[in-house]
Amino acid sequence: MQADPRLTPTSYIVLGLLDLISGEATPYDLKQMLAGSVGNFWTVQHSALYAEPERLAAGGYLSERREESGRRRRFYAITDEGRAAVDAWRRQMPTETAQLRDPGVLKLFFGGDPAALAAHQTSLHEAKLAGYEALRAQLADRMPAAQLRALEVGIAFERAMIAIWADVRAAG
Amino acid sequence: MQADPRLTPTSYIVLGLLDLISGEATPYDLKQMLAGSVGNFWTVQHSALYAEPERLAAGGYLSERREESGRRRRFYAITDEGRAAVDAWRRQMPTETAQLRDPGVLKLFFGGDPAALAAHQTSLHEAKLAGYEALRAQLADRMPAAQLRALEVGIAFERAMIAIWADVRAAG
DNA sequence: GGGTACATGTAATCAGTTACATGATTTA
DNA sequence: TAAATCATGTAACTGATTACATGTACCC
Repeated sequence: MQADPRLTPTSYIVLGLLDLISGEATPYDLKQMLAGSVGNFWTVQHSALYAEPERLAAGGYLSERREESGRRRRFYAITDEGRAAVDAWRRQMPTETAQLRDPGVLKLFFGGDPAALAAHQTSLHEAKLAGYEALRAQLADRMPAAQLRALEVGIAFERAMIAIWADVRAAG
Repeated sequence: MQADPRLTPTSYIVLGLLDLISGEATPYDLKQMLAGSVGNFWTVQHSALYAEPERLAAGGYLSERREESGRRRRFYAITDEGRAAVDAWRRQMPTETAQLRDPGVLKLFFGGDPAALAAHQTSLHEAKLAGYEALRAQLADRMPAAQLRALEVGIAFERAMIAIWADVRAAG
């Protein structure tokens, strides 16, 4: 209900996750949800999962409940206002596409050894791809359609990058 | 010569550009060089091009010369130490691959409308692709091999993203 | 000679990262 | 019960972004 703190991607990740479960979660729960889902293609530091919900609660997007005893853990849940915010965000088209902010490509641009970079980046992407595919094999059926779609995009992306680096190597 | 300020990708972009030209450049010159080259796939704010060289000069990676009269513009050039740093960086393999930090995919994950997102992202990527291809057509021959390689990667990346979004749309 | 676009810079803010710290739970 | 690992959190820093501000040159 305060003046709105600006909402960043991190904000929407927190809001989005809490919207999905429509229940309470601690920062640690959020961390768990992140791993193996959004976290695959959009890193969020665990400390951000403590700071961000606090900001969001201050803005009225989340409600906060704190344990009385013991650890005094914080539980967050999304409010109507929060849900409205995610909804609006979901509907609004992004103004930007993904930037290829690839450290490997940066080195390539500035004269790094193409063959070495290609070999190295390929193996990293292959590992990532394997992870995605394992994930899909394991819980494709239990996964909401939206998330599955995003996972497919992740898989396609890794495949594309592998192909791209193969070309770099081939072109010598 | 100081305790080293940590070198970030931005640092290496500045160092890399100054290494390429092996001469002096003002922050504004750097901005110009960036546009239409690295800037295409790795955004750097113009104000960073004022702050970063200063840091780098403090660390001994750049030399700084300031105009006596008029605007008192700052001219930077890379030092031997700077050249050594880029060199080492070039040689060292990145520990990370590109993350697909795509706002569109994020929305997809959290339930954004696939068809709408696909249509929208596609047109953005197509614009980017067209820009790259124009660039290549225009100065492929005058461009150092390393930069051309990076440009090719950029082109391939845009094509891949277009294909990926086409699949999203097709899968409905 | 007034406007507009290019050029140049600084200051404040802030999100994200790093580092530090400690509490609880399991396992050997 | 000691060690290790999982869980939970805070503090400090800092790179990057935003916003502001002004100077210079060209054009009408």
